[in-house]
Amino acid sequence: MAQPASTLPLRERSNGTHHTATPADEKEIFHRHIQRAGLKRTAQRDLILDVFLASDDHLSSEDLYRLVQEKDPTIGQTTVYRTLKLMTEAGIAREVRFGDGRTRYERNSKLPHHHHMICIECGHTIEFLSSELEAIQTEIAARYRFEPTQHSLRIFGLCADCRERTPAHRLPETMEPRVRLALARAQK
Amino acid sequence: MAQPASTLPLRERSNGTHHTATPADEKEIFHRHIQRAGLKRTAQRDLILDVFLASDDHLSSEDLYRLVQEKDPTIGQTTVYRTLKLMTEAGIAREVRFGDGRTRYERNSKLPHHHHMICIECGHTIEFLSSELEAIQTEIAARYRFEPTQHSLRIFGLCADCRERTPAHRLPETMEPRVRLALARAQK
DNA sequence: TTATTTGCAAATCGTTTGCACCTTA
DNA sequence: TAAGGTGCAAACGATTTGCAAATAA
Repeated sequence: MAQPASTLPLRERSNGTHHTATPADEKEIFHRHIQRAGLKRTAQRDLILDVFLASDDHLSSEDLYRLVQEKDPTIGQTTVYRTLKLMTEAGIAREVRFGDGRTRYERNSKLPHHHHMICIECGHTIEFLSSELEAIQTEIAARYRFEPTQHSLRIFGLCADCRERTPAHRLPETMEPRVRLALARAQK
Repeated sequence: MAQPASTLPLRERSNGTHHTATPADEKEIFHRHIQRAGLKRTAQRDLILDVFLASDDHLSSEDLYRLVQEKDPTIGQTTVYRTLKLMTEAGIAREVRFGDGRTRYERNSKLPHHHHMICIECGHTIEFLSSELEAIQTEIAARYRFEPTQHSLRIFGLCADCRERTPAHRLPETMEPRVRLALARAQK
């Protein structure tokens, strides 16, 4: 439905603050990581890294692959997958899942720790910060002697635009099986 | 910073029953849904439903399939998948994803709206409620004129038991690619 | 009767792996 | 040169779908 594979989700900022690290910083981190791990720097990795850092989206492996191919059509999907893993491992990328089946990646240095609102109609995502949320997490974890390593809050729903434009009966297929399937049946 | 005062009723899963609806209620909801949608009640669906309601876990389709097979080995995987969808659609089941690749289902009536802490070592999950969290969600959504339909907070980390028992260098493979991969490399 | 359901096998989809060949350190 | 990296194709694992036979309404 409203989920063209090649349409990259838009990104909105809730906060003036963006990247705390520049692409140059991140490149250095990546290369340091590669070296420390006894791996090798290659033209492919450099290119994939550059393209990744140049984007501000939540890129799926395929999104990135497409972008990379524009610059070098000989690079394979597999290498993109592997490099994405490597970047995650180096700490400059972070995996996010919006429930559309594919894993997406975003720059890890972007915001201290943000969360997402995901429009189930158009796929638009809004990022936001909440210090209260962080506090709640800390408190709850402490109560259970749980040692949190990461957390993720996702709010699904309709963005402002889709709210106006989408009649209540034309609901998405991405996120709300309950409503969606019931409606599909009802209409049939 | 100020301690969040009212992170109210926290409960750990497997601590007794806190279902607001009884299995009987849920069965009725399911059958009503089936009827309303012009579908048919079958022995398979009844059995799958029973087994699902009898469990208090986060069951994957395969988990449920296994349990169902004990009672009737002729039932196929596909039917379980389809029935799980149906139960979600009817509103008595809810999908949850803990990042292990498979979709899990839990009874929807269980708690008003709870969240999960997921141990990345042993997979143990702790459920909790937070009225503050609900408030934060409402407030943030309003700020963006976003209409939330559902939200999910997941806190990944080590549970109390695994914290004691797990040396820092034996990290899980489920959830923390960054740490895990780096370590795997370091050890090699 | 007749639409729906079932179970099987085959098909998908995103992602990973085996392998022979190429590259970096 | 040796340890790694690359791209392709095949393999994967969870989930879905096509289909002919079975069944509820």
